[in-house]
Amino acid sequence: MYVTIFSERSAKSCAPRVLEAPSKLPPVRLKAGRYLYHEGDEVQRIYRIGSGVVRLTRLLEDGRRQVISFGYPGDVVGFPAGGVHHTDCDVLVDTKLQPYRLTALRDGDGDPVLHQALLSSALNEISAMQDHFMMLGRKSAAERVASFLFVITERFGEDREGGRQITLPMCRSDIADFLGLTTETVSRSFTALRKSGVIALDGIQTVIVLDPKALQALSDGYAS
Amino acid sequence: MYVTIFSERSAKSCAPRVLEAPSKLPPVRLKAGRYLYHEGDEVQRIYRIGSGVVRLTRLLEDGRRQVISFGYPGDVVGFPAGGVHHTDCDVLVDTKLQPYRLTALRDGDGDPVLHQALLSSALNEISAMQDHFMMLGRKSAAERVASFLFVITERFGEDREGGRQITLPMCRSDIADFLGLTTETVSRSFTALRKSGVIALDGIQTVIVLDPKALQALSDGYAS
DNA sequence: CGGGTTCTTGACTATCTTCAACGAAAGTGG
DNA sequence: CCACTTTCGTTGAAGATAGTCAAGAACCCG
Repeated sequence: MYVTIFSERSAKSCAPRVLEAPSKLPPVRLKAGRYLYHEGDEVQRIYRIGSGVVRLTRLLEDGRRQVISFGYPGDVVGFPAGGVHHTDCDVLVDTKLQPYRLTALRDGDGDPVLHQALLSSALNEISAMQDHFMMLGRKSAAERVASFLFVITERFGEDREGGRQITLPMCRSDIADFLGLTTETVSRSFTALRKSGVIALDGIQTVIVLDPKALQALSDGYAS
Repeated sequence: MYVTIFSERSAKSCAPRVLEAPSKLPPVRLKAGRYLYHEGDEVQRIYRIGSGVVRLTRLLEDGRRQVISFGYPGDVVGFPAGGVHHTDCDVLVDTKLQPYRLTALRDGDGDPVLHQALLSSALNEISAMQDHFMMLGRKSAAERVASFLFVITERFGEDREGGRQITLPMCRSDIADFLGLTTETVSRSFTALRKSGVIALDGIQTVIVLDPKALQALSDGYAS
């Protein structure tokens, strides 16, 4: 899950991402906190997320961390390069995963539809990551946080009176490491959005977006 | 071409990137300054770069630009998402390209070796982009510039007495937009590297790396 | 050689980080 | 179930890094 605002065109193009193809492998269930794989592990399977949320991270020797993406239902994680995983993947919200053999990505295991679906997921991943570059390289802290909240709201928000509500399964430092910021800066951006009436907070995890248009404008860099 | 320093493991895993599979399509030659495709264009072909250098860019409405990557010989560019290109691609150095049909990515056009090679390129692209996230999200300006020069030197440097020499086909603003910096900051980082004796400059485009170890150390964040 | 672009450098500013303190929430053990 | 401890989140003040603005130097091209 990347959070740059898609253009009309790219949004449309990224639509066919979910696949419900059958598989010979039984689903995997993992509790919050468990790891699906670690960086350097040999790639055995790739996984489509059925329910729950996972987190993909990379570490630098000195402890600096980058959250590569959050995996939400419909996303596919675990694409290999050179036969090994290049991120850690752990579970934020109890998760049900559909595993696929690597051969399914390579040739479909005799199922052309599955093959196409997995390939499309990989290609959409490339496109989404390109969008995320713009965020990390060229957007301000306020724009990044607004983008993050806006995209999650669009994909997973539930209508409430007065706005759309989302539950954030990740902590502030996850958001910070995803957006290339510090927890303090993320926290201050949340506060600024709250004080300007764009969002309301109900506890730490629950965000109600009161003014989606303003949030979108902020995420594109148009100061409200 | 992404410029984060690969770990031992990932470096090894990214080795099999070049492919020399035959194709039914004739090679394409483009002069510097010409566009291979634009954002939004329907994807007709993907291309392996035989010689030359290309540049992939994305734009924000307000003019902010992100250089997504530089395409060097052996790299594959033009991976589609939803049937359209999501970047502009133009030529920095006169280029010879080997085009492939989309069907070659999907099923190999009856050539399993080609199919595997293109798929591997796409997957390696994902891994390389994940590394680049770390750069944009978590590295300082000095580390980014050092990483950039180090990786180009490793891949394309030519031995000279007293160091390894590279020719940069892109201008400072390209480097800046690739690393998420300004041209001034890139220029200052070059100057700092020159004054500390790590590199020498011979004109604007030619860099001689005098102390590769120091450059690598700087790129990993170990102050010299 | 001349004009225009690109690069470099300097001074100043803004943004984000760092450091520190405090409060709230969550986990633990009696 | 409650007190204690620990972690997480927020806020403030100070500081550092990179950006902005501006001018001059180097480079490129005709």
